[in-house]
Amino acid sequence: MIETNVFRALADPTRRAVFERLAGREMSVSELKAGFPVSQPAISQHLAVLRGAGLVLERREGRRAYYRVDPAGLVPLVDWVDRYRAFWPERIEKLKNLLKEMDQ
Amino acid sequence: MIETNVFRALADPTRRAVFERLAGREMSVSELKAGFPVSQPAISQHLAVLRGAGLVLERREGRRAYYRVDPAGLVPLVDWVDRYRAFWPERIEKLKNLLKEMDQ
DNA sequence: GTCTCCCATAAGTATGCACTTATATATTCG
DNA sequence: CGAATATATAAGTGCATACTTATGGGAGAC
Repeated sequence: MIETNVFRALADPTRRAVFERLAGREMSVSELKAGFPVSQPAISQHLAVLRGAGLVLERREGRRAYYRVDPAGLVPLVDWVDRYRAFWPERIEKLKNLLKEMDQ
Repeated sequence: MIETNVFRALADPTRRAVFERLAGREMSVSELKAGFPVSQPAISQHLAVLRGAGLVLERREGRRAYYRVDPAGLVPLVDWVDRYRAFWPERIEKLKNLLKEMDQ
């Protein structure tokens, strides 16, 4: 199951934090490493898992590897969540209002 | 982190399937058990994890235990996803159109 | 060339986890 | 009461996983 890979990849707190950090901007591995209290191999391993789940993309430049979020990677998760949004009309309302504000 | 419990709870395929089954309607443990090729204790353990993550609620009636989805439990996940929806305008468009149809 | 630098991979370890069987705890039924 | 039913918990097991240190390998810097 493809959803399983996405859920599993995001289930680990530090790995999810790596993803969230990359959501801000593209970063190299060493830049990422600076923000976390784990070793460089640990970061590389997390990136490999995120990449395997389709959540991030890699770009090599010289001896550096830059990683960025792949927007398409979250689509399975978004789709799954959307199937269950039907259970909370109040939250759909909230979202509707948000989108109305965006239209103006 | 509360999100971590939700992600972890939904990361396991059979546990996520249990949740999805409960999304249809409230069910007793033995009813749930019938749908899965695992033992009754396994089901009870999955339900305990889902309950710990705030995703399901329990109701005792006699010697039976009925479980149902707790809509509030998915809010952390929905909020997390919504933070990253900003990355895909095309998906937001899709959702916008869906909501417009619901308005009519 | 050699020396750093940046990153990935290998290998090992310890903990977590999803399952099993066995047993405990209630509750209903006869 | 005792027997059957419904569920939870205990205990054990095998495998996944999140980390570590050590090493490999390629691309600038000198």
